[in-house]
Amino acid sequence: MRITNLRILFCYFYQMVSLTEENYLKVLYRLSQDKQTIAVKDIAAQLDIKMPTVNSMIKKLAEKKLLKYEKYKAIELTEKGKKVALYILRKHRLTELFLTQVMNLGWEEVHDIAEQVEHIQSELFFDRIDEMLGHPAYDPHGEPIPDVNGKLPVHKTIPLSEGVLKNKYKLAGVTNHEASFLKYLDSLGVCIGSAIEIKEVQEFDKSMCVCINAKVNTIFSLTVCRNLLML
Amino acid sequence: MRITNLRILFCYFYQMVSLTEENYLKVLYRLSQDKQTIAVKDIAAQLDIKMPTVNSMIKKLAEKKLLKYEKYKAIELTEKGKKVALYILRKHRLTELFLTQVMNLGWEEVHDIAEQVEHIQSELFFDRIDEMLGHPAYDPHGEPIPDVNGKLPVHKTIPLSEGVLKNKYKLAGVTNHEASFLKYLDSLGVCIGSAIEIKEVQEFDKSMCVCINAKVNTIFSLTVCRNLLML
DNA sequence: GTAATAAGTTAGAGTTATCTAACAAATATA
DNA sequence: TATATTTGTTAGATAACTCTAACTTATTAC
Repeated sequence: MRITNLRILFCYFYQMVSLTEENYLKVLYRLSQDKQTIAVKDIAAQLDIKMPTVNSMIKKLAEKKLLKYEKYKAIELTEKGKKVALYILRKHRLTELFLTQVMNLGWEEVHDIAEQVEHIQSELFFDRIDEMLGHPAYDPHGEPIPDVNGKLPVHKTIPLSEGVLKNKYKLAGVTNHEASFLKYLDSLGVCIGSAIEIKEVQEFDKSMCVCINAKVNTIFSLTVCRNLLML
Repeated sequence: MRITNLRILFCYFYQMVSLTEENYLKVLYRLSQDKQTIAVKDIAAQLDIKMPTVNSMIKKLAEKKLLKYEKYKAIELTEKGKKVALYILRKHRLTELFLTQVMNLGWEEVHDIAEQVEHIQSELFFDRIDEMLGHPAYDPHGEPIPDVNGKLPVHKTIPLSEGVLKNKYKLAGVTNHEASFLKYLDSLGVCIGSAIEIKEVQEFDKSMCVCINAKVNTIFSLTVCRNLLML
């Protein structure tokens, strides 16, 4: 049986995936996006558990056809595994946006709450959130929100660190979600949509002098520039 | 150490209470309100698990000083156990009200979602909900919401079944939260605050002819009357 | 007041998700 | 290429929460 619609997927399979398994799938999906191959070591690091624990869970998920696994070979999510992961991602990102837009929480405060809310099992609840937000395509960090069928909007951003001198960009996302980083951006008045112009680039450390919203001039370190996704 | 403030309670003890334990405490609290003594059998029935399972959990909760337990004797929540139960109850009822008031879901739809949301650990999240709702005292079913210190507003309601002929009452709560019952009330235009006048009481089955909001006349069975709490 | 029934308890086992210790394969390094 | 290091795997143990079967105490009915 080939599953093409996420809704159908849920009716048939969802109750079989435990909260723990959901967390594995989420990490698995993220790793598959970041690197080309998924390593047991990285899963263990992300979930803060030991490798043998991961190993046994991987076998269990393979039995459930959520991923492909062969001893010592790279791990790969199946279509089914990807869909479940994308559904959780959808719930996470919708929640983050809801918390900022409707509940007026700061973008540095929403992650931990969304990590919990994403496991709530209620289509009604998330459909309503989706509706209240007008079927949004991006979360408060600029991350794309999968639609009900698990489709992701593609956006072709570059990190600011790869931006060209004198060019003007618009902030479309951040790749670091730590509260300290987000508060730093807040303090500069930087948010999704902010205009950033590259005024100068220092040769020796690649730090940049930028102009924010055509008003404030400041210096961004290379680390900061790498974490800002621009359009 | 005597705990008087719920906030303090959480800082010190909350992480020690598992989701399963939270569910036991909730049921334990509800049973202590309904009946005078808490029976293992009733806990098992409410949680849909077997009695030996309850027995071992009871021992565990007793060790954590969340309840008092002696073999074959009645179970009793401690102050600490009550406070945790009331905090969960607070989160549940705030959630239900939020779902109806802010998210526009029906009062028959919110219970299952709230059962999940009540376990979310974030003071920020529930404080914000509380604030958005204007620190409400009652949930959409008319149940009182404990305040941040676990204090419950007292309201002296009577079931409609104990109402007096020709008297007019205001609906303050319902004791049955089943979707079918709530939908039935919806279909009659009955909600919290509705005026209900007792026009006639049938001697043989105690059914009542009532007038709703000074408009609609209908017949309420004894079962319905017992589930309507009036002021 | 005793027998029958209901409620509560104990013992032992299963599942899920975790761990440590020991070992095996793959990769990096010299 | 041979060795050292890193990564992955196996085996066996543990904790939380559940179960069934068997037994004990309490309650109800005659």
